[in-house]
Amino acid sequence: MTQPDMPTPPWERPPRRRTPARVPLSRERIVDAAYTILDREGYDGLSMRQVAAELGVAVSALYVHVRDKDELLQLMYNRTFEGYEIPEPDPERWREQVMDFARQARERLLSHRDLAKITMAHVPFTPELLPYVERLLAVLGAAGLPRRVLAISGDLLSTYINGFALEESLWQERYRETHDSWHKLRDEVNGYFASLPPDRFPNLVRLADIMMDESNDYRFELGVEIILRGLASYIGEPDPDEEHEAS
Amino acid sequence: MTQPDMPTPPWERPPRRRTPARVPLSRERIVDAAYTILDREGYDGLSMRQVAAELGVAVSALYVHVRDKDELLQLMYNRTFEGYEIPEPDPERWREQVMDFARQARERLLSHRDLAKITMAHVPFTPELLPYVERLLAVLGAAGLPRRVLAISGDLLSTYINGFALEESLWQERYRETHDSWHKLRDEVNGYFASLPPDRFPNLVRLADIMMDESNDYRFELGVEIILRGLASYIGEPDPDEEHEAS
DNA sequence: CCATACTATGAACACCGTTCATTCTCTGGG
DNA sequence: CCCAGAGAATGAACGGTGTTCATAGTATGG
Repeated sequence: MTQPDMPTPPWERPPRRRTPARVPLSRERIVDAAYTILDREGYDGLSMRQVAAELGVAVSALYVHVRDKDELLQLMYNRTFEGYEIPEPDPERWREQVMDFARQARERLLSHRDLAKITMAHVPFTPELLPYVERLLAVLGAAGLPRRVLAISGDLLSTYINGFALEESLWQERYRETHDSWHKLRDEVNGYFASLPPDRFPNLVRLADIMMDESNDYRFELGVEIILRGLASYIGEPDPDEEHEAS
Repeated sequence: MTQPDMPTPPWERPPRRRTPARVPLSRERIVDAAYTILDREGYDGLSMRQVAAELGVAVSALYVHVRDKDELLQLMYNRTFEGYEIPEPDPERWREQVMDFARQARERLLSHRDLAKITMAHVPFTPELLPYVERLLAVLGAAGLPRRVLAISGDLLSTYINGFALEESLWQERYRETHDSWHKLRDEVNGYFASLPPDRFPNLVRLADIMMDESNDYRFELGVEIILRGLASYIGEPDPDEEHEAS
């Protein structure tokens, strides 16, 4: 396309190379490849060698751009919430806003195989993640939660969301190995609960039909709802920390 | 002591060996050794070779008693709650009973380094664990929770407890590597929050002093309390599943 | 055009989980 | 008492892992 001996006009940056040749390695491309491997091979199959192979590159080349495998996982983690916008806090609608956040978070955690395993292994206090924590706290703060409740609510919610998604991915892993459908596994598990001796496990038998849902959506949202009700019960109360401050 | 050529009296079982010699390998001893390694080296240092070395035994000997490393981890997981007695359900005191359960569970999860990493990676539906799930459901059921709330409350609680303990162990890992005391790390982290630009992170700055507690006990229990309040709000309500059943 | 800085290479190291043919040890039966 | 056989333990091996490092290649600024 571009004739080689034409002078480059000053208003457009010169092409990096005459021929595009090889795209240079970069953190971005490494993380991309890592996600490809993660989706194809799962967490246990995610190795530096596989990532390098995916890029058609020597393993050691990765270490020019990335200190560690740990740093690579960190970068993958940071990308999890990239581009997600938590809305402006609206005290009237804080419950829906939080529920919406929870839904989107779960959706993202399930958007890549075993991603929940990665996020679970990292503390969410990296600079890239802090804005989301801040926004979530803003929504909750607008609801009028006391300081100490607010300070732990982020942890509480993210712990639940992560844990739920992780458990889901554990089940997915299990039926990836042995079964062919979520349906079948679900029925087997519920059937197992139903078959327990009713004298020793009355409650599990009684709940056997709803321990695992058709999809997990309802169970997930009910869990969030329970947390929301608990949080809401603190609105207007003073900080529950008097004897704690006093000590 | 025992004279070699004396006939063994029929009422006592013959000694296994003339000399005690080597204690034979067993699942129990392997799990013991695994816990020793876990405490000393952490999760990443827990390898079959290390466990074998701890027992003074060849690696391959382990595979006579244990199918997999995965099975070994499963056995370690099963031992987590061994011997813990959840009390008889008392509808008057269900909150205290659940709080007590949560406290004990966290205590056990923190009793071995990185143990939370192991429990997080397993679905809690092994035969050894089911009795504890059943007992917890019994306590919650006695409180009068609707069926669907009950069915998810176990998950909700255990997810929170596990997640909290895991996060604690991540921090412990971090200050094991770089710092010498929890005190110092805590101050640094809180100081970091306080130093954020207040216009972009008003909430984090505002909460900087209480984001991490002196010990985590108070934060943990407040989290459980929030969940308890949420659960309690459903007592007496009908099952929140009408439109769900209808669909 | 060359020197320099940066990138990529491949070989190597020290681990890891797992398997397998072999050896050892112990026990029960003749 | 001895011997056969079953079970347990061995050591070597295989293919994989994360990471390092001296070397080779390449692109860019002086």
